[in-house]
Amino acid sequence: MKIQAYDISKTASATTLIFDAIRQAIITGDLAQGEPLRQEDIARAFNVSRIPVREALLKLEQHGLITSQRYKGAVVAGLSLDEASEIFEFRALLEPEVIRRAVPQMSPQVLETAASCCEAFGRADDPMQWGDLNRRFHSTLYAASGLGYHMEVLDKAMDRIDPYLRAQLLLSDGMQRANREHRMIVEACRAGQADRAADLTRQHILGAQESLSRYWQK
Amino acid sequence: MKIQAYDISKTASATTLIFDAIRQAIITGDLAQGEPLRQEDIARAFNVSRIPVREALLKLEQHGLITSQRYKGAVVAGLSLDEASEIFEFRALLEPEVIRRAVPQMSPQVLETAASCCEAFGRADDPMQWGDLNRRFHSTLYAASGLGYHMEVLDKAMDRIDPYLRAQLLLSDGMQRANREHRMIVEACRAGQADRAADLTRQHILGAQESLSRYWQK
DNA sequence: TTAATGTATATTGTATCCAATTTTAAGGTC
DNA sequence: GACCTTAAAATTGGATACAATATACATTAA
Repeated sequence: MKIQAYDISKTASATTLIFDAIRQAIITGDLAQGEPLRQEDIARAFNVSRIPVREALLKLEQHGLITSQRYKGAVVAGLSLDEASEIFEFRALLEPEVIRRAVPQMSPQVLETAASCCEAFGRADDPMQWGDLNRRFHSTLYAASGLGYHMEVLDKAMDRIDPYLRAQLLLSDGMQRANREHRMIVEACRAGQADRAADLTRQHILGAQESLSRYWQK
Repeated sequence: MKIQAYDISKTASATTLIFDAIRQAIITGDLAQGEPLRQEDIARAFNVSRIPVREALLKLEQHGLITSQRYKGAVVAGLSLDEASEIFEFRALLEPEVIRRAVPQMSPQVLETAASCCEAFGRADDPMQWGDLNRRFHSTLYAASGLGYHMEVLDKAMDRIDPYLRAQLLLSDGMQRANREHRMIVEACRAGQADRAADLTRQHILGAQESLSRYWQK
C-alpha cells in the first residue's frame, strides 16, 4: 500500500464535516454576523439531508458561533465590541496561568514548533494565514501545560473572537507588533522564565484588546 | 387583555426537555459515570422518536456530560479526580475576578437573595438541595458582575464537577464549612470589600478541592 | 385608507423507514 | 475447552415524509 490512507469511518461523520466547514467560514469572517443559515440550503450544498445539518448547527450553537430560534432558524452570532472585550479579559485571566504552568514542561520540540510559527508568521503575506498561525503559536505553547480543560475552553473562546482578531492583525501595526511579542514570549519560554512569559502573554492579550477598542471607537 | 398570558413559543422543544432531564440526572449523580444511554430507550421513556433524543445527546456531549462514539453510543462521561481538580483550578482562577467585579454592582436585592440561599442552605436537610442552593448562591452573586460570558463558561464547568461537589458537601464537615464560608463571602460583599470577597471565594474553592482530593486518596 | 383577518408559502421540528456498523451468540474445527 | 468463522440481533447514522409554526401577502370590513 503506497497510498497514505486512513480510516475515514473513524474520522468524519457528515455532521462533523459540515460543522467544520461552517465554523471555518464563520471564524474567517467569510460568513458575516447575522447571516441566516437555512437548513435546506446547507443540506443541498453538501448533498445531504437536513438531519446532519441540524446536528452541525446544534454544535455551532453550543460553541456560541450561531444563535437559533425555534421555527425561525439560525443566524451567525453577532458579537458586540463589549462582548469581545469580555472574552479578551477572559483570555487575559487564563492564558498567563496556562503558560506559566507550561513553561517548565516545554520540550525543545515544542519551542522549535513555536519558533517556526513565528518564522512563518513573519514571512506570510496572506492575511488569512496570520490568524491561523497566531492560534497555532499560542496553542502549541499552551499544550505543554497538560491542562486539557483550559485548552478546550480557550479554543472555544478564540473561535468567538477570531474575526475580531483577524481584523486586529490587519490594523496598521497589528501584525508587526504581534510578531514582535510572539518572539519575546518564545524567548522567555526558552529561558525558562515562567513568570515573564505569563506577564508578556497577559500584555500581549490586553494590548490586542486595547488597540482593537481604540480603532473601533474612532 | 384579561387573560393571564405568557409567550408559549419560548417553552421548550422536545430536545430541550430531554436535555434538561438527562442533564439533571447526571449532575445529581442519578446517572452514574459510564452508564450507557441508548437512544431507543430514552425515546420510549419520553414517548418521542429518536431524533430529538439524538439532538439532546449532542448537546450533552458538547457540555462534556457524556461521551459518544459512532455506532457505539453514548455513556455518561467519567471525570477523574485529576480532571476534576483541573476544573476546580479553573474556577479558582475565574471566580475571584468575577466576584471582584460584581461587588460594586450588587443591589440590596442581590445580597438579600444570596443571604436567603445561606438560610435555606443551613436549614435544608435534604443533601440534594445543598448542591442546588450552593450553585444558586454563587451564581446570584456573580450575576451582578454583568459578565455574561464568564458566567456561561462557569456554569458549564460547574455542571461537570457537580457530582463531585455534592459528594464533597456530604463529607463530614463539608456542608458546615461551606455554609460558614458562604456567610463570610456575603458579609464581605455587603461591606463592599471586593478584594476580600475575591480572596474568600478563592479559598472557598481551593478548600473544597483540597478536602475532596484528600478524601479520595485515603 | 387602514387595521384586522384569512391564506399561501417557507422554514423548522419530529416521526418513520432504511443503511452502515458493531456486538453477540452460535456453530464448527482443532 | 479454546479459538476462529459466520450469521443474527442490536444500535447508531442518515434519508424521506409529514406536522407545527412563522412570515409574507392578499382580502375584507370599518
